[in-house]
Amino acid sequence: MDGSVRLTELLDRDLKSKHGLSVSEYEILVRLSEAPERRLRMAELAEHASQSRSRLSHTCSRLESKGLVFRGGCPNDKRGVYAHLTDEGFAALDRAARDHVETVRDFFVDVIDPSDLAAIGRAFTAVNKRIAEAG
Amino acid sequence: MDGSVRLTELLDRDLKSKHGLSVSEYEILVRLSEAPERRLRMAELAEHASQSRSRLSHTCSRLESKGLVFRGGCPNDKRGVYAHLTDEGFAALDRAARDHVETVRDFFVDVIDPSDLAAIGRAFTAVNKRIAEAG
DNA sequence: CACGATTGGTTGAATCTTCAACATGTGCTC
DNA sequence: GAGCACATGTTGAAGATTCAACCAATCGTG
Repeated sequence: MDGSVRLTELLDRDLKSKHGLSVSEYEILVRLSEAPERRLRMAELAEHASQSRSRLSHTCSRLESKGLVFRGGCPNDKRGVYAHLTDEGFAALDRAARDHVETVRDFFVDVIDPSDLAAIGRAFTAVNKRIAEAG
Repeated sequence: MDGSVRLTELLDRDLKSKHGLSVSEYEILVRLSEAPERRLRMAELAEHASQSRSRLSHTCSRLESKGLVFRGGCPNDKRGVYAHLTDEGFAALDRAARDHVETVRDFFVDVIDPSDLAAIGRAFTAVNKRIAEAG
């Protein structure tokens, strides 16, 4: 637990100092970039990025004011809102990701035995399943 | 990563709803309870709980106003401050810990194969070492 | 179709964290 | 022992997160 806390703090500082993005902002950009047409409904995005809707709403406002994301309505469901990744957002993500994956490799992947990495994957998949079961 | 984020959020909510303690507050109480005479210098406590000094200072103020902790000076080093666990703090920790370990067991330990648990231990020990090396 | 229940999303206030500046004390060196 | 670098802690303001309240649109049922 301690190791995982320190790791995420390190990744967060790294991303923030080099690219001015927090991990949760980065996460949002990643999910949007992977989505078809680079857009997602707010609720889906919240789910994928495991953030509360309120938090996502605030964070998107910040990203929007940085010009990395913009929000537009949804034709089908008039309540709905799509978050779109802008070209500038995609470029920013691209730059950040290069550094980020390298840091992850450096402090996580490369120091762990491959079979232990696989074990971590199995373990947290099980944890996720258990949490989903419980609601 | 996603699993670990969800797990810590679940543990946090659990602790907060049942005992009004955040994980970082809980962590502080645990470290103090384990220390000789149930007291630690602020800097050591910050180290053990992997929090910034500033954050620890604020959090301790909150804990102090709840009566779970109190701060007293240090005879040797007049700059120093000891954080002490009060009896009330110990009692609160005791109550919280019973629930907490059960939740950890329920959502973490019990859903993971023991050899995978061992792998997680090895892996994050290595991560910690790597982070310590880098400073 | 009308009503209540639910879902999608935003907002503002309270809380917590981070960041930079500060005050104080120690230790080292000359 | 004066001056300077460094360590310990605290503070206040700025930034982020949570929480509860809210509005608007959809759904389901009678």
